[in-house]
Amino acid sequence: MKSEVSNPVSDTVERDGANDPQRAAARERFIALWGQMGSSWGIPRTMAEVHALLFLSPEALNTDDVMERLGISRGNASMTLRALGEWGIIRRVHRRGDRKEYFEAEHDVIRLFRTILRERKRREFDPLLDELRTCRDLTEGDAGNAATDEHNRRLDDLLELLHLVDAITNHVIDTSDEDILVTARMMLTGLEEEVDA
Amino acid sequence: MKSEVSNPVSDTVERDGANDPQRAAARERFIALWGQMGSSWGIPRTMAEVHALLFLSPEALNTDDVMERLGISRGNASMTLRALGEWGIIRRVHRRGDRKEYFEAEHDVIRLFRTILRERKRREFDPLLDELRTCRDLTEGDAGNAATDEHNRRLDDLLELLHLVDAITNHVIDTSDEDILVTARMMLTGLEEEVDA
DNA sequence: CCCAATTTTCAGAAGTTTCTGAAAACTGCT
DNA sequence: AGCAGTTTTCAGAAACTTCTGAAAATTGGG
Repeated sequence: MKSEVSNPVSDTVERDGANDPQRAAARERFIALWGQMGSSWGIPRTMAEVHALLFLSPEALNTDDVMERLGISRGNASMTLRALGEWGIIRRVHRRGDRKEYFEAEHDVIRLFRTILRERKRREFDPLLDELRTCRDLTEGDAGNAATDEHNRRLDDLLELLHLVDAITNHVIDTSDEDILVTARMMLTGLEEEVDA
Repeated sequence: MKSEVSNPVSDTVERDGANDPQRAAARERFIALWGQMGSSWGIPRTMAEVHALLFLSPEALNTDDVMERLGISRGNASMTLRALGEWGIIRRVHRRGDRKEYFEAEHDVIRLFRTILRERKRREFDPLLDELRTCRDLTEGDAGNAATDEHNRRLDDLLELLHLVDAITNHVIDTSDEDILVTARMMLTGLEEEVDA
């Protein structure tokens, strides 16, 4: 009954019992959108697509589900699911009486946002800041030469800004889920008088 | 006197009269660092490297300078310089009595930051938000089905968060250079009592 | 401890992005 | 208008990233 090469949309409609073709179409569109966005921000398209699929899925999915729905290989699905797990934005869940592993996404978008922020900061921003400090210190002892002073001033300006970004990011990461939205809205309404919706 | 295939560091030392080898080494390191960072955020390595070179250069450079210092082709240099210009983070400058075009980077890091934020938002975030709204509206009429309601709730949560991010980003983009640092520091000090440096 | 189900790994294939270099276009001087 | 200097363009090459698929490892039940 199941065709070898299946149309992802209608196949998907069967799968989770979606008798709503609008929703199936919307899901496919969201997956494509999320994948596109990922790749413009340096995240593999497939990884973002798998995340989108799990984000919208009403139930946890296993590796075969993911392969079938997105038309990707087992190897790719395995590696991508592992990577998403390491990012902390999907969880493995076990179903009793089933040896397969199932996966479900973090559905709280605030947590999702903060987790992504924390991980990218840890992996990319923090090492950059460290190396930049090291780089700045290479010319610490050479003050006096006009060109070197200028060079140092530019790196110092950059470092100062990045330290501020670092502090703000830490603040966002460390603030409780409840407080973070309040802080954000306060920042906007307390200083200007429009929030825009 | 100028070798065909030159060591970037020593060559560079001659070029802008840097009699400071520490500075030349620091510059090479910064260029590599900035290039690496760019590529992990979806910006071509070379584009970030050209930007780093101009950011630290005490004088405006022409296309040949850039080619020579980074060891890239004329075509690549031309396209990359144009792209940086379109981003608004480097300027063309003309020198009288010289037909070549010279380029200099924005050296004010706050402006640099805001320009990058504005451009990335305009090119990547705003279209995403638009399409996401469209995507959400596909299932507007289908309320009632439990699975569809859940699907809609998830997309609404996501949209709500992204609208907030949108508002904050607009705020940062539109606030004057002088006020933005004040706002940022206030956000940190007004709410917690540590800024960390 | 064995077996079948499931997951992981990784070398090579496929796909995508970025770069080159030479030809075409442009620019402003005479 | 003609010309030398300079910049732009873009097809194909090179480099890099991601994906596949089959073999190896792992896992839990009996």
